[in-house]
Amino acid sequence: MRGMTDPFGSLSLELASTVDRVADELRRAVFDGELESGTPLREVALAESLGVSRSTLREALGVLVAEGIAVREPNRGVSVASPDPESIRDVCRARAVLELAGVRRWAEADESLRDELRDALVAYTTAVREGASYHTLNERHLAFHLGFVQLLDSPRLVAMAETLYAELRLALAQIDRIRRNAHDQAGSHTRLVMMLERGDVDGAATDLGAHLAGAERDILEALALP
Amino acid sequence: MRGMTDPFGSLSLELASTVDRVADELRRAVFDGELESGTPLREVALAESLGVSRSTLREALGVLVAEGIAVREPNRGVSVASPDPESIRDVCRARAVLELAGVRRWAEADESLRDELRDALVAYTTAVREGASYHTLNERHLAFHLGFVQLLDSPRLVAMAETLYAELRLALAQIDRIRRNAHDQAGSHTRLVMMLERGDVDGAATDLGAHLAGAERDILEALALP
DNA sequence: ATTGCCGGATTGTCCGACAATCCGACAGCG
DNA sequence: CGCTGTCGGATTGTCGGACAATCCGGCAAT
Repeated sequence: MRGMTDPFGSLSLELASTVDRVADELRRAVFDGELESGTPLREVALAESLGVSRSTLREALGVLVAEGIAVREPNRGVSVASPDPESIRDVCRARAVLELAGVRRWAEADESLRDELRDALVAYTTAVREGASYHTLNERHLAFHLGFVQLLDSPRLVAMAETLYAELRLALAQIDRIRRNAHDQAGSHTRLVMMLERGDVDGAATDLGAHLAGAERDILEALALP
Repeated sequence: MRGMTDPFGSLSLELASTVDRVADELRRAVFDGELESGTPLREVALAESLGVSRSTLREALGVLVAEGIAVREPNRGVSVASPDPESIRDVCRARAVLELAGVRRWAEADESLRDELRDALVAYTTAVREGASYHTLNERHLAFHLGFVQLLDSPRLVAMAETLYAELRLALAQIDRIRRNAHDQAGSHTRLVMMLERGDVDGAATDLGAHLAGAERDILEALALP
């Protein structure tokens, strides 16, 4: 056993629990806009609609609630969370803390983590250039921002950031009609990374802070329109 | 309806769902050391021991797992999480990010939040002076540290910090025999706040960083002994 | 030493049931 | 008209039982 490299290291298999698959499907439905925010998720209806028992559906709902995608009111069931301005502000404030902390760690971070961020950037910019779908644009954009948090090299902080992004996705799913100026964002993002490569961490931090504040403002505006 | 202050604003009632009570009881048992880390939490046994159905117990276990207090292995059940050095390091790194971000915001934070931090400090120091129980010392100490995160004025970041502290409590529950130099810590903490009052944010940040690094080292050492 | 098989224990999932609670409607009553 | 009490339907919270799938340890067979 000792000293020998595992010959099957590349093998793995993900067995998807039924609960997980149900949660995945619900997430997808929410982020794809099939379920408007505020829609009540009735247990019996959803259960037989998905072909699962009420017990397992309840468990899946618990997952969604824990992720902040849905809210549960005692004795009144769970419904798709409706992002109010207050929570949007909070999510943006929280993500700013995490991402800025990541930026400030650029120099000390592991090279592979920096590379991941660079890769995420090119994935995003190419998606922008090729005029990808709004959905993939959002995903690439969030993946890029997650790259900053990954610089902190802390699985828990990354997981926290992902739950924050889940709430952002929920909010964005409501305003997907508004195609924002993605090209401009791509430009500002490459500029940001270039500042980092040059060693200007403070400049990048203030730049990112401004970008995040702008994103928060955009979301709030778009959300207040209807 | 408009302009009138709610005459019943002070009223509220917390109806404790059975699941919540079960989760609370399990948390208490874990943090009080009644359940050693690694102990498997058998569903049928625990369910009838607590006088609840297996369904509700399962749901409560899901809560514990989501909080990181327990871990679930597919088809093998959930057991009390055993804090390995890697996760300890991660938790400490994550809390450092959050607490340091809070310290850096001392000047801009709301006065009431600063006051809460001051109150938490005196609560802790008096507990130290009066030789309170190890358990309450831990609680006051963590409450003080949480005060830094509260300076960020973000409910989500506070909630994240609390789950991090839950994992810390779990680790501390394993080494409660070792009574650490709480008096010294109280001194360093008051010194830290005094630096903040004086406006020396950078000094307080480096001080807190060192303190957190020391705490991480202490926990890792104490955990490696047995 | 490895493999194959078996039996008990435990989880994952399903089903049906029931009380508690909530909601809307509707009647009663000042 | 506004407020209060009541009723029925719908939904959740919790329960108990059931069963296949999976895991684990031991033991036999190769």
